[in-house]
Amino acid sequence: MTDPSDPDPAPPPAARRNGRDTGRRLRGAIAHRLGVAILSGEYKPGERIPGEVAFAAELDVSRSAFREAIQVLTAKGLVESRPKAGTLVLPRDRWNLLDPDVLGWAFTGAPDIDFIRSLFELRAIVEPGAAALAAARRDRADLKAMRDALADMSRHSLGTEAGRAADRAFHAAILAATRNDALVVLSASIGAAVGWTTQFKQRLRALPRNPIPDHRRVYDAIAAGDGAGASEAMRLLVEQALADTAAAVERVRGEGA
Amino acid sequence: MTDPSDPDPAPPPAARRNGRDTGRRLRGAIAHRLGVAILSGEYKPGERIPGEVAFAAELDVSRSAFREAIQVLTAKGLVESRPKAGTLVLPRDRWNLLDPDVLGWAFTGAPDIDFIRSLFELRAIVEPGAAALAAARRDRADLKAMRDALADMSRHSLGTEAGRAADRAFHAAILAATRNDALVVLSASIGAAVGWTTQFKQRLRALPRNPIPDHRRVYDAIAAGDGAGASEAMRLLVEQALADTAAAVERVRGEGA
DNA sequence: GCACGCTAGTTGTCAGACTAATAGAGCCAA
DNA sequence: TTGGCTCTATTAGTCTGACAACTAGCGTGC
Repeated sequence: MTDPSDPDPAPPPAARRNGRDTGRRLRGAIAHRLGVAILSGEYKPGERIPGEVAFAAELDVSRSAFREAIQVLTAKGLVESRPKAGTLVLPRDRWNLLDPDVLGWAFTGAPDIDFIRSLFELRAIVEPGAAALAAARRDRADLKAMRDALADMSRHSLGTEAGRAADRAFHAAILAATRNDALVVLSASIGAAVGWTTQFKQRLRALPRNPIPDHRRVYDAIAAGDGAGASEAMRLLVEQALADTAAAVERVRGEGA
Repeated sequence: MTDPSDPDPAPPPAARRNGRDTGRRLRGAIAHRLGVAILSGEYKPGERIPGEVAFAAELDVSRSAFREAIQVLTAKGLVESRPKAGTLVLPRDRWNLLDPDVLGWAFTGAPDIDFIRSLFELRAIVEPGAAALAAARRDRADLKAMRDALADMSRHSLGTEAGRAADRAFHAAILAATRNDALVVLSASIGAAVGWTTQFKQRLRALPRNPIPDHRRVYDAIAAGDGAGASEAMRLLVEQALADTAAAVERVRGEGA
């Protein structure tokens, strides 16, 4: 059931050419590189990116590979190209910030604290609502999936990959119980992004809290069919996660600059 | 302030080649065509798409143009290609259903009633939360934008493009007042999709309700800084919109099959 | 029955030429 | 001066054909 293609933390594929290979295919590497550059503000909205021929030559790749990378960025709303005008970075509100890749790029560089806050606010809005829906629609199989995930969470700490996977599984089970595709997709994106921040917190050894009781309360309310209770319990859970992350970010600021 | 590039209802650009041009660039037309085919179930998850050379020849386009279209679909999570294996349609839960283009493709064919319900549920969760945030953070400029949009709405019916634009402007103003990028992007997507359904309702002359009072209540609560009230007023608004759309869809079913 | 290597088929990348769109300069007229 | 028009240089868009890289699936040998 584990999907080996997604969360690969770059095993040593031995960068194929001159060291410029961030993973996956060549065009993927280029897209990744440009995406990170844009997300980190190296290319600002309105600015022009060097012309195809020049840039492709500079990166030492063919024009077609470079163009395919640009298509990817275009598909995600980051840039737009027109003949004679070149390709320029679109204003931030045209970016598909909820695209999993874009989120990943956003968290590759130094994560913007305001953006993290935005994500948690969104999560604080969506997940309680989802929990309420789940309380109304869950069946026995859904509840079992949640229980299993919960059990895994108590076996492994959030410091381990297994623990984080269990956490994700718990939330995914709730989402699945809503019978709502849009919610599933959205929360999958947010969940992945939040996963980055969890890793982030973990890196700082700033996770003193035991997450089990909070999760347990959510489960109990859903199992009881108590929508309002599930919503409220989930609200508390997300709130505390935000507080923990904010604290971690604060510490980084203190250490860093 | 009007964006001429997005909502173009295909002015007669005189299909350039043999009639196979859904608009925009060549690769865009191909991507659109394939995207609609996938969203409508013509190609099902797990199925293989004909090989590049064969398909490109069949469409009478070069392989590069075809490949760039495939990159777009890949970027949106619809397909995945690997050497020797070909390119195959990914399972539905990997699709970026909230991508504006994907949403557009989904509504090009016969909209799936369950998916519409999902979107409205998501909207019913997100927009009240957004309204509450807006009530806490709005400044004078935000309130003015909402008032202006409201005034435009009462001048033009929702049957006119101007009226729909005003409606969108009202919701956009609320989103902007939340100071939350993720919310803005998400609701822009949903809003566009909901726009399709509004047009849909309109096509059926099924909009007897006067939307102004509902919107007015939302504005008043936000202006008063009443988060709970704004949330509740918005909840009612979305609920009624869903009811109207559901009725319209019902009527289609009755007439259609 | 299982592991390993081979091969053919498919995508990935490259190179160079030509086409099409258009931003912006420059010109002309009111 | 100002406004609009044309014209051109520049840039992305498309095409072609070749070769490289990857790998699914088959075959072979243990």
